[in-house]
Amino acid sequence: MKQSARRLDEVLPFWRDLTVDQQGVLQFTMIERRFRLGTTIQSDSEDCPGLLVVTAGQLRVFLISPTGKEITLYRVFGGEICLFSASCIIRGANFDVYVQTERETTALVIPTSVYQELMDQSTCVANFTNMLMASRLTNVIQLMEDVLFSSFDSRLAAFLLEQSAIERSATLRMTHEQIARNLGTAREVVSRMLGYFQTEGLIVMSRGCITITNGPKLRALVQ
Amino acid sequence: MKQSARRLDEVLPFWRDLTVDQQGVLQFTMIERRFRLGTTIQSDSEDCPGLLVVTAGQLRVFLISPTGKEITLYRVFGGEICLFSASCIIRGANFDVYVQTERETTALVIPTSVYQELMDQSTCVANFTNMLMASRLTNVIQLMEDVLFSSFDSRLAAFLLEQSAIERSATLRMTHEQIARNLGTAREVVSRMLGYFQTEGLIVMSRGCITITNGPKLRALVQ
DNA sequence: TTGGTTCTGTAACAAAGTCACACTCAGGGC
DNA sequence: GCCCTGAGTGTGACTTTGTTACAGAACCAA
Repeated sequence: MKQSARRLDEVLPFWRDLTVDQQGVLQFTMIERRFRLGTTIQSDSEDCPGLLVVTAGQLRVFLISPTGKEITLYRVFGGEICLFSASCIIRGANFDVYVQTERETTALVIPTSVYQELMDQSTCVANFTNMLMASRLTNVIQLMEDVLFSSFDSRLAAFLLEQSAIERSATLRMTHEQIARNLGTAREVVSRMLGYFQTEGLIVMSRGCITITNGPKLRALVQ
Repeated sequence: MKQSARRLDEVLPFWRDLTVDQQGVLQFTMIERRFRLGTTIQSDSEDCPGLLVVTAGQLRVFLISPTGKEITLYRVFGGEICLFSASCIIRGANFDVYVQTERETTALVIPTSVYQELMDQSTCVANFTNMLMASRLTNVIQLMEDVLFSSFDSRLAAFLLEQSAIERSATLRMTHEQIARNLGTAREVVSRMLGYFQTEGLIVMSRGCITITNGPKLRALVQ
């Protein structure tokens, strides 16, 4: 499917620096795909589809333990690019990482071989990839600091506030189980802490839904 | 200080792909430095010296919490390259990461500006940096899995065995405090678990020193 | 209504981290 | 030798977080 050059220019910073030939190859090899909410786009077992240029929607990149415990490493929003969905793109790297849609998502898929060739030909593409990697590394290191150096109430408060910012709403439609999967802990632990938060008047809970009633006080818990 | 081209060829995979001019710039701008054991080469507060090409010795890259708790992210050995000592090299990334020598270390220091220029000029340099970043990212993600998904006895056993492999000796000259700093936990926790290990006959402790007496059984604890 | 599924609450326990303090060992100065 | 000091280790009480095992509540579909 041929993509409009203007659209690609908006989402790929290196677009203008490509030759006409390179632009052509990209336009004719990349495919637009839609993913429904909750789809697992890629796990380490499946083979990798390519680099994902997310045009709309939201992805969650996370780890799973052998026992099924999960933790979110970072998210990819519309306009951003998902490297991991193409971990194979970075030669020699293999992350056992899973990617799931958190909203209905559309993405342009660049085949692995095409992107690798571009990286070899263009310093702009290579350095763009570099910058992406650095930013993901920063994310993961930040997460490591949070997990190791922050108490759980602080992490949970931060998560609720972040989620509220993403949804642009004080009311979050999430189960305790889902929160636990994001934070790398157990559902019971989340329920317990949310119970404290509610008795403190920070939130109000109902089935499958949490409302932040005292944002500032919740914010005060962070870090 | 002018470095021998043969030596640089061994340690920098992209050396052969540079132009003569580029090689010349590198040779004349890079500096050899020696660091004594225990030196903190770079913290986020100081300004960054440049990219470190470690020719001999051993570095530890780690995080520190506000309360002084530490965890080792990964190590850099002789023949490897330390990106973080030049976190500034990757534009836009800032990791609050510390680097310390674990042995007497010698390294070639490439100034930030020189390396950035090379990345812009050469796809080989850019893609080499890419590969480095990917491998560090893999390290950190692996660490995240260990921290979140493994029990402490397993992590401690793995650490002792790894350390023993590095030192090529069943006897480790480390204090419990040092082990705790590597694993991101408290000294008491390490002492407690080492106590169990000793009563199980896996190790023998003496002041500042641990000897692995039953490697296979220790290995059985891992993961 | 009934039955099933999902979501939440709770209690008891285990594992790991924190805090406070005491003891031991090694080395230096006398 | 002695004493002093500081680093290294041991230990117990306690807190926080994770685990296990249920029970009850809310929702949905037949």
